Amino acid sequence: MAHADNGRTRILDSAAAVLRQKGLAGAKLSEIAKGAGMLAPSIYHHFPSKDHLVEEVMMEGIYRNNRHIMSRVEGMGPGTSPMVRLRTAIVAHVDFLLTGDDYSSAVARIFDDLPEEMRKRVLAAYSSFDNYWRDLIVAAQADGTGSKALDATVVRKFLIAMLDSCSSWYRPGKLSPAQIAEQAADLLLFGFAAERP
Amino acid sequence: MAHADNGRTRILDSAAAVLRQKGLAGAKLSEIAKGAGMLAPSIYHHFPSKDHLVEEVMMEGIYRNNRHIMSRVEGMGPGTSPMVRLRTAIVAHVDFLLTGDDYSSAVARIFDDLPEEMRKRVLAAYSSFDNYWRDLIVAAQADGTGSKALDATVVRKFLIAMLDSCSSWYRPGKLSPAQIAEQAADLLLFGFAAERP
DNA sequence: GTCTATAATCAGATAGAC
DNA sequence: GTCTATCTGATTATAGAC
Repeated sequence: MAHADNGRTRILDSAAAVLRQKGLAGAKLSEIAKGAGMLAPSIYHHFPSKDHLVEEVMMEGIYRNNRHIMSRVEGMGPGTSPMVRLRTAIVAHVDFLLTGDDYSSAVARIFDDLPEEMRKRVLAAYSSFDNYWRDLIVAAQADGTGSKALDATVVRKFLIAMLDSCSSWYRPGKLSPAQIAEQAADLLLFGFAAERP
Repeated sequence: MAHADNGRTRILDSAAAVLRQKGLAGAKLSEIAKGAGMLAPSIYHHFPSKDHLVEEVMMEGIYRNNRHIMSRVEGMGPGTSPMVRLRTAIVAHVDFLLTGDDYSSAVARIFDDLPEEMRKRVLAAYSSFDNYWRDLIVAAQADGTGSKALDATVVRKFLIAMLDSCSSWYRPGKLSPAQIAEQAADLLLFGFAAERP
């Protein structure tokens, strides 16, 4: 929450919000600048190009999501079972997206559209996060509560795609973010559980 | 397979392939034209604008996917249980995406980036398909094999997001498209099943 | 650190020959 | 039905005043 209200931070916040909502090509510098209370050319005093700005939003989004989920999971104590840890991670991820972190939502939205070179760098930063999910899944398979019939990589890809999607279709109404998060965890974890009907 | 090799069809095929791979903004008319063996301005003899071309690709993608899944499910006969029908639909959807239909993959990739007005029209065309999934889910809940604790809309959204994602991360190798499809069905359907461990 | 020009670029679209 | 040449508009980026 160390939110210095300087120009640079305002630009990043605005860029995250616009990227989340409009996608990469749809996010015009003029609109980002407007959200930061300035005009487009002023951005260049803080960032050398649109690409640099976008990349910083991506890195920040990964960092925030990563930190949020890890702190929720690690806060449970060392004795917690893999399945409970996995559930906590799923709920934390959905909750974080839906309660409005623009940075992590922007990552989910535009990652596939990033230019080749940037995507490689962002992917590298993302890999520690990816490994974290993989470890949770593998740990559940190792202790016998997660199905070994399912491929850990496939489970991780499907899981993340499913969770990331919710920021694009969720609208407040019948169900709260917390309820969506619980349904996601139920749908995935009973499916991933080793004991089958 | 009525594949008339006329210019119009070649342009549509090329557009679907490029849109699938590069996204909406990344799909340049020059590249689409190149894939159709012509130069960019020639496209305008067949389509009044890029938007019209893109919209036609979207409509065709929805139609193809729709027809493919429905024919596989309806081919099972009227006595088939809702859960088995749902499994068939899931497998058919993943299989269709991964065995390379550019049109349906293009829909999954660029739908969120479409301009507002076009997205409304495409969504309207998509709704019959959406309803088809919803009916399958609701039928399984009604006969007691699908969990009533889960919201049918949430299940549908998560399910489609999960399935659609695979065309962006799947690479031939360890697992075949058919195996990915089976894993998706297992993960989702055991999670959706009413009887819980 | 932000502004008012303005340049440079690029992609969609048009005109008209063949 | 496709081409070459060109136009238009939008958007990123720069120059230089304040």
